[in-house]
Amino acid sequence: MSSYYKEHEKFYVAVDIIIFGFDGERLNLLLIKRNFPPSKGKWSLMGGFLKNYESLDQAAERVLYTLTGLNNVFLEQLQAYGNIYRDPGERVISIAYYALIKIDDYDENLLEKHNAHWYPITDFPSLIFDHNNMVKRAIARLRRKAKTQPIGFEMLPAKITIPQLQKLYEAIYLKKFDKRNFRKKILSYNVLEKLDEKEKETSKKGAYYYYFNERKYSQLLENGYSFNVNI
Amino acid sequence: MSSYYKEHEKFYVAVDIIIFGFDGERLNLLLIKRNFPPSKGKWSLMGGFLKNYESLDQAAERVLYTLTGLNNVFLEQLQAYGNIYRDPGERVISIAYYALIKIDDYDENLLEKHNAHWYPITDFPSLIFDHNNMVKRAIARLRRKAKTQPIGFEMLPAKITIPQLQKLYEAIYLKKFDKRNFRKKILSYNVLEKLDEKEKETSKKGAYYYYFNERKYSQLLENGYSFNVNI
DNA sequence: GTATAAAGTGTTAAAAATACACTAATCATC
DNA sequence: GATGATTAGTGTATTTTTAACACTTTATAC
Repeated sequence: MSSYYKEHEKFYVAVDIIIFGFDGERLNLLLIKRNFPPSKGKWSLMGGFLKNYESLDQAAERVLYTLTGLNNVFLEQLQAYGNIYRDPGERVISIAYYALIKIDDYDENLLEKHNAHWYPITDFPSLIFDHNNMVKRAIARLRRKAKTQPIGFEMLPAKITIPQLQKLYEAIYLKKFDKRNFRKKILSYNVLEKLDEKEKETSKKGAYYYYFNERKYSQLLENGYSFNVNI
Repeated sequence: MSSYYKEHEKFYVAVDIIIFGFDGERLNLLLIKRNFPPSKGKWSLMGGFLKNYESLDQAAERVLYTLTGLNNVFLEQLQAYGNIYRDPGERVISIAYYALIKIDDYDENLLEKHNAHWYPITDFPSLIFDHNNMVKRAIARLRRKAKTQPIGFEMLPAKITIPQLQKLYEAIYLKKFDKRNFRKKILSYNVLEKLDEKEKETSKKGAYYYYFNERKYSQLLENGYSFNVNI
């Protein structure tokens, strides 16, 4: 088209994705053991190069889809990483994204194909390049956001019990909360509707299921909320 | 060096900077009227292309220095913008940064050379490309950050009065605060040390100067704080 | 000496966060 | 069918934080 910029340099641009999932007990990261160079055999985030025909957000969606088979999940840009030697192979500007997924939704075959594994955020292998930094920042962002927006729900099915939800928040903040205060606070947002059904796998007594009301949740998201249970 | 990535496409990468300054009354943006194509004659953020020999952060510092002659100021990455047609000339990935500067510090000649002007955040000309979005996000970020970190101080000299500080916060949030509650809250952080000197230009009585204690400020930054005066 | 203009000061009420301990339901077992 | 074990579920009192609110002080200009 035009050539205003032709004296300037061009760069490889990639996206890397920090994928979070909750298994009922711990918050986990989806990592891949690279079976391709450079740094073959080492652990890293899932990533991919930006293509001409897609936006950054689309590239992130594509990369996430390639690994998990998932679409329409929570995916948000973290920030750009652009140190000169961050990739020892060649200079690459990487835009980091983080995703929140329901851990049972992914496509098993795709994960195997990419050599991907879940690791708890408290204990995962050291990653290539600046990926450790990316993860650190993503966790900080998730913790910050979970205080003001109910994004924790993105990692859970629509039907949940309150003890499950509390475990998720405890896994995010690596901290125990008082269950009376937690329940009080969560219910005060009026996004959960109690069902007659009980979940009976994790306890004999069984915990009531609550249904997660999308519409009220969207309202909360727009207006912002303040989740502050002893955090 | 290597050639792992040679099948991938390369892109122009630029940085654009949202520059905030406080004039004692209003929060302002430093904008430039482009005297070069494309979109010559239109208003935009100050920007520049990334070069091979610099990181993204360094590019942002260089661009800020080119326009203002300033170094060592608060400069933080906002996010990357990568829609395909965001720049109608050619595809450019832009990394937006925002800077907080002391409005009297800049180099007058440089500003003139670049055709730059200060505009209040409440009333500035429409900008090219996606720069309006960038500004919107930068203001939101500034408001969020100013609640949990005392970054407002970055736009003020080391010696300030409390009414000045309050005006800054009112300019950021476009909202009046109760001066008793404001003073109480600010002083409770113990980052301000009262001096014997008074500022007497804006009032007959004069307001005591306070000295801004860098060391205690750094501690606050690390531990996080909560600024919540009626916001 | 009086009018003016901004600085400075304290208390009370309301809301939110925090701390804390017992009962209820069900299953497994003896 | 009584008992023990395990997790769910509930209410109140205390402390802390936020919010609302009005008068006095100081210096200058006239």
